[in-house]
Amino acid sequence: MEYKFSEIEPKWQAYWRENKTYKVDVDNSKPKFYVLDMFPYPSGAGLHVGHPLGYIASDIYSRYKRLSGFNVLHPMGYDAYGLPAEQYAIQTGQHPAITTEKNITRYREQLDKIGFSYDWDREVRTCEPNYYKWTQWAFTQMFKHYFNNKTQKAESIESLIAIFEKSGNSNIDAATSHESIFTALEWDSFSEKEKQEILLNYRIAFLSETNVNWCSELGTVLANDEVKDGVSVRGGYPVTQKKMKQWSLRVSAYAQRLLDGLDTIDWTDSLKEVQRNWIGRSEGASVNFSIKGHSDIIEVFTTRPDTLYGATFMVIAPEHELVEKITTADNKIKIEEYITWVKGRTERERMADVNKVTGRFTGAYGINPLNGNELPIYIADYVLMGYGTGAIMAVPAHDSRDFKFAREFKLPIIQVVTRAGEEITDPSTWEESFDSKEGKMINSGIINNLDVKEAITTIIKYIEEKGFGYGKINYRLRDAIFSRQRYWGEPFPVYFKNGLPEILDDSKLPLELPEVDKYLPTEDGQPPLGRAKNWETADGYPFELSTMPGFAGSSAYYLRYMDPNNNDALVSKEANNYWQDVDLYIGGTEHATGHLIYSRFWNKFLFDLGYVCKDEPFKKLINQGMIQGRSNFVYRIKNTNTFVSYGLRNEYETTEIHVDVNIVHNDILDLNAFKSWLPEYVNAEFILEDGKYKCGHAVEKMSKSMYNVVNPDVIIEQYGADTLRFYEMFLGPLEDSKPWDTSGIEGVHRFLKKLWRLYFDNNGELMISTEKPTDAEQKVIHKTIKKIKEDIEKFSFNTSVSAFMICVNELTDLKCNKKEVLENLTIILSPFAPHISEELWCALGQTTSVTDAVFPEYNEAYLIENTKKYPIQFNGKMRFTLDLSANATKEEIQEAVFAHETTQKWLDGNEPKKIIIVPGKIVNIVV
RNA sequence: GCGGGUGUGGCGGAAUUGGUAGACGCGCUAGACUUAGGAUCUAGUGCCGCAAGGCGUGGGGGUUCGAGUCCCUUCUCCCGCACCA
Repeated sequence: MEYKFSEIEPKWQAYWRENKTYKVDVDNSKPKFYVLDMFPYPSGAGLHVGHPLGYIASDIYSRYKRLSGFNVLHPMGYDAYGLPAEQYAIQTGQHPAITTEKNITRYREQLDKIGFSYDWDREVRTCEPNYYKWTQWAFTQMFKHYFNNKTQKAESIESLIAIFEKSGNSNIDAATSHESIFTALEWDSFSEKEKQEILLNYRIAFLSETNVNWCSELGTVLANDEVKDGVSVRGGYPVTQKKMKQWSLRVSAYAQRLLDGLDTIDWTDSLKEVQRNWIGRSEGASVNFSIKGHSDIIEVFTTRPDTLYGATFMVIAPEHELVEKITTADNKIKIEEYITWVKGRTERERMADVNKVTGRFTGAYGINPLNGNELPIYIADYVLMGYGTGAIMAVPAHDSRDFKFAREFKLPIIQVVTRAGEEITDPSTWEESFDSKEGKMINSGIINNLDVKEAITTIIKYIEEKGFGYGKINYRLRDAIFSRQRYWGEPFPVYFKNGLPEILDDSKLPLELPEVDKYLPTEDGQPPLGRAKNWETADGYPFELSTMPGFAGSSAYYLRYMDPNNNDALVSKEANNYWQDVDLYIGGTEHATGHLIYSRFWNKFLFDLGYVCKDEPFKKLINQGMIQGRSNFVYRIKNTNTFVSYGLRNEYETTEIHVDVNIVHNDILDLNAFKSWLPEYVNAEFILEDGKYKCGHAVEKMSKSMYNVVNPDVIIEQYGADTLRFYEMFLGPLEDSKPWDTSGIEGVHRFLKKLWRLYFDNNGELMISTEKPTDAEQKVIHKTIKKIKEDIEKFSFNTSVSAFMICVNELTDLKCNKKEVLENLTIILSPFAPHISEELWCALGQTTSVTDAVFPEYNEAYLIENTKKYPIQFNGKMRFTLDLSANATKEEIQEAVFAHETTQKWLDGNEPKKIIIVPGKIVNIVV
């Protein structure tokens, strides 16, 4: 029998399916291990070879852990809500549920062919009512809780009401958008509606009027992580700022815990750094500036309160609430013009113009609380409403943006920090401001001569004493806007009564997504759900028309996998206590600021409520690298249908054209396939070199338009899934980006065939010997067992593959067919190539699945080397090697080296200056 | 601008604590078998050189008996964040 992967693979896949080989349950007799892949959004294009890279890696690890005695939870599901299906629905009228279902079926077929060890009984789909019931449930819980800053955790709204009733809100330190202070008596006097409006500002899921990223092309608002470079991540459409009433999640309340949690988890430093930047903690002070002739004050956040004396003007964001109030009559028109201009610009335009200085004077003056100086107040769009308080004190001497602004508007510049040894010059002669993180204060009243660090603490203490400010920590992390004006998402379990939102009772969940006649907004601009009939409660109260965003369904899916069919809870206590958290999470780096922040937040919230036992959901996380495409090109001579081979292209004027990589082998074009590829090439002619058409190549993103997409199905058909799995791992380190080049796959395929021939002779007859293995054979296999174990544990799968190749090459050279050796080899190979391993395991006479075997221990005794091939260097250059006993002493080594004729040649009659002998390592002779 | 990463043959990539640079594979060259080869097997393959030998891990400098690995400096490309006060 030869290696017939096309028969072996479906056979074992059927076996696994029928025997539920990968089904797992809570089993307290075994330690648990949870390996999770970021579940895919099932797109219409299907999987390409880049997608399974992480899945294969996690599958190898899962199988390895299982062989090592763990009860491994390794589930898969689908992130099934999303814009592409809905956009397609708008174009075709086809219900997104239908296209989604179709795409899922296709994904499943492709995944099944690769031979993953998923427990498919645990599959989840975010768009299914029995799943999104728990997404809605979590939302209702967030509605029912507020965040207590003192205890740093979520607590019930009831407990908050109790405090309000007892002592008002002056003693409460909660994450809230409510500002005014009220007493218990006042609280009591508020109407029910007033009370509810106040409470809404405390809830973790809350409704509020905020500036949002509005994408008119998609007809919806977007969260910050869904906008990149001023355009929508999905589709690349322009985004503008707009004030809208929206549901938000108070993620910012968890900023500090999200930051602190990073120190407790095993993620890469770069990913942690991305999250730290996104959370954006900065320490500084909040300082109140009064406004000349007004009772209002402007609150400013600054990280450099030490430079207060250097403030020469103030800038507030054009959207700042005080703009209208403080603008003087003679400046009104100019200010309004400016605000209109700012509003009309897209985010992208604004970002492209960051170097242009624009702004307008309001006519008002702020008062520097330290020295009473009057500071003209400007509005400018370099100050963002979304950060801090939307107002700054400008210190042009030490901030480049303030400096530019000061120059543009001819405002004074006062230096307040000097660097060591610096000569003081007139700031009006400066070319630019300078950063002043270190230095001594000047022109700074009470903090003169202090170091910057000391000045900061001194001034904070001072302003706190004087009562015009306090030390403050600010975060860049914003609350997550949670409404989408779209159809294909989870409905909110919310209805409106007298204009106030009320939450559906748990017993009414899930609130199922209704049917609509079209997937477009209504004529009067309501979201698509505005088209649904009877979209109201039994009592006739209207339901919320927005749906939840993409990240809603993915925020707790890892918990649902633990107990996917539970109708009474997201996850049972028992299941959660057993599976606890994800031990290994593998997925793409693109989720660094979205999913991985939101799900951590979501998990911490559920942790506060006692529904889950772990504060952090993902213990270890690995980002697999991107598989890039390797494109091929042909060169058409201009205005002809003649194509010239790569090496000759410079002799003609040519156009470089992408050609389908699937009709190119080792950069040689299949001419007939090319002619039938596209109608326009039927009559193509070629200028060849060496009788062949050579193509050019380049590494690019894998995409349809570059014709470099490789489908795993095609690879599996030609080489089998085991070859695909091996080759994906062989390409390079898991975390690196690397190009896919199908050419190299022959190597690993040959390896599998060579492996097969260790078990079967040329006539396909099994030729296993039960004789005792020789020491040499044992050495080969035990060396490999050790290497594979070490490699898997450090996720170095590419080097495992070469170790297997070396092992098979060596066993082939030894003509080894000993059962004991081959059994061990089969087991350690099975995480990588499960199908062939099952087949060989069976051929070895085993009657159970290789997945139930035990990963072998290596025996040190076989690994001991008796001799060492010593490299002999002269002046640090290796000249020859010498086989010596591994336990030879320094003296013995030296004697042997100097007895060697080559040594005499390199000494060339000279006395060695120095002889370095490192036993077991190397000999170096300095001449 | 800030932060992170990367750089090794024609290509993907290997190299414990500093200790034989280029493992393994692709490709390429030659040969064997074959009606045939995008099959299989054998040998070779970093660069220059007939050879002896020399040169080689982005560039320059340093530490060391010895540097891909450590230190300084510089460049390239990639990624993330970005008027964040």
